[in-house]
Parts: sequence; C-alpha cells; structure tokens
Amino acid sequence: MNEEKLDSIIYFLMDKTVRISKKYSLKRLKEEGFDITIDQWVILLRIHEEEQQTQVELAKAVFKDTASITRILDLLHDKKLVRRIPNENDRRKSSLTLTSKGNSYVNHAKKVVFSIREEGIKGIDPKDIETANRVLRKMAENMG
Amino acid sequence: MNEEKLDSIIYFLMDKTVRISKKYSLKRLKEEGFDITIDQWVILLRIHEEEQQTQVELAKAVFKDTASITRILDLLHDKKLVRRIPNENDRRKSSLTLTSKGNSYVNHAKKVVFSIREEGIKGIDPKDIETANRVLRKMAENMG
DNA sequence: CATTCAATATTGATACATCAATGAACGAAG
DNA sequence: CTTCGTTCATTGATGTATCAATATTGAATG
Repeated sequence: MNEEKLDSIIYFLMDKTVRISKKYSLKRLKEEGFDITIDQWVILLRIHEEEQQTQVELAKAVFKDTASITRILDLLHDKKLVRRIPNENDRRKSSLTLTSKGNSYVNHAKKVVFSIREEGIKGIDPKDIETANRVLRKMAENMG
Repeated sequence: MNEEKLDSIIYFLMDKTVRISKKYSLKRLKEEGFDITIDQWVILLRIHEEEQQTQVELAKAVFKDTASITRILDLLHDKKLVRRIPNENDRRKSSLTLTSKGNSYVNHAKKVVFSIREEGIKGIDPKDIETANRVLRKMAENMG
C-alpha cells in the first residue's frame, strides 16, 4: 500500500536501488571468485587508471571522505592488492600503486563488473538512462 | 578527467547523490532543530502512518533488514519517540507506536522534510523525474 | 502431547559513511 | 630559525548496511 507511496519518492528509490545494486554486485563478484566489494572495486580501478595519486586526490575523484579512503585502502592492502609508497618530496603524502596481484586482479574483475552493469540496466532505453543521469547530477548539484 | 567518466556511470551517480542528499538532509534538519537522520525519519514517518506494525512488516515496507530496524528503533527509543508494545497474541512480535513526543515530532519535522525534498529537485522537469523513477525501479527489479 | 519446522527479534562481525580531533610535516612570514 | 597556519593521513565515535547465528515462541503434524 504505502510501499507504492515510497516507491514514487526519488530519494527513497535511489537509496533502495543503490542498496540492491551493491548487494547484487557483491553476490555476483563472489560467484565469480572475487572477494571484494564495489566500493573497494572503484578505488582499485581508480588507482589502476591513474597511479601515483595521493589519498586526497583519490578521495576527490571518487567523492569519498579521506577517512573512508584510509580504511578501504587498509582492506585492499590486507588483500595485497595495493601499496602505499611514501612520497619523496613530501613526507606527509603517499603515492598509491597496485601490486602485480592488484593489476591482474583488476584486469580479470573488469569483465565481470562490466557484465554486472549490463545486467542491471537491461531493458532500459539508453535515452532514459541519460535522462536519469541528468536528474541525478542536477540533484547532486542542488544539494552539494 | 576521469571525474567525468565516473559521473557518466549511473551506479556511481546514484551512490554519490544518495550520499550527498543524506548529508544535506542531516545538516538541514539539524539547522531546524531536529536531531535525527533521514533513515530514522523514514522509520518514524512509517510508524506514524501505520501504527501497530511489527518490525518485520516495517522492514518490508521500507526495504531494510530487520537487523537495521532493530538498531534504528533502539536509537528512536533512546530519543523517547517510539515505544515497542509486546503483542498480545504472539509473544515474538511487538507492535510499534509513537510516543506523544514522537507524534508531535513527526508533525513538526514533516514540513522541514518536504521543503528539503523540494530544494533537492529544484529546476528539474517533473517528467524527467518520472523517467528517473522508472529507470531506478527497473534497475531494482533487474537486480533484486 | 511431543517433535519439528518456521517466524520474530536480537546480537556479533564486518564494511562503509560522517564529523571531529589528532600528529606529522610543509610553507610562509617574522 | 622559530612560529603559525595549512595540508595529509589516521583514528575515534557514531549511524547504517550486510550476513550469520541465536533465543524464543508459534504452528503443524505425526
């Protein structure tokens, strides 16, 4: 009854869909043998695409708090996927790089992540997705 | 550079926008004197609209885990907004009701929440929001 | 009636979010 | 060079999410 009421409120729908998609990704990745969350994945991919970043730069890029970055990096470090190399010029900073294990991990998981993405948007008109993206960006701008 | 890349991926955009809107709501509510998160708000409103629910029913309605419900209710209970009344017929269940403080709290906060919602979608064509809602519902269905 | 299976709520472990406070190191300005 | 303000990364406190395990109770069935 009020289920439908909530499902017509974009804030609720966003939250619900984010939770569903994170859960789904986690399950699918696990099925394919990857013990990683999507939040960890985004960080990993981002380091793969742009090595030698500092944590502040990384935080800006993925729009997360530096505190979150520290903790996610700790987990990726425990999994031997990422290394923090102390910066030569500025001893406060560390440059982030993937280990060789991290590199091959990204290359293998990439295919899985892409297919998960496709599964989630199957049957939706790309034009509508573009519209949704525009709406989301505008909302972020309004409140950010 | 890759900032734009991420901002064209609907999964990332949803996650980012959800985080921004939660942060924004929290700040705005605090400014108006309400010490509550939006997640707590949704639970509170839902109990207001439909009293005597069990936690399982509530969980289904707002699409959260019963574990999350337990913890959010603990916080609302600490704030003296919600009561758990043991069910007469089935001693496993409890029926949820608002305290009188909870009731007036909802009535006052409602206006603030509605105006926060408006602020977030300002300048967006309602048709586009409907499209976004459709997209989100379909994604949830695909992965749920 | 007793055994067994299912439902309800809670709790523990882990992951991620926020904000606030910290320590260390840099940079500029006296 | 010393002081002062800023930046970087980390940590602590708190809120929410997940999954798994538990205790309690109800219901069904032999």
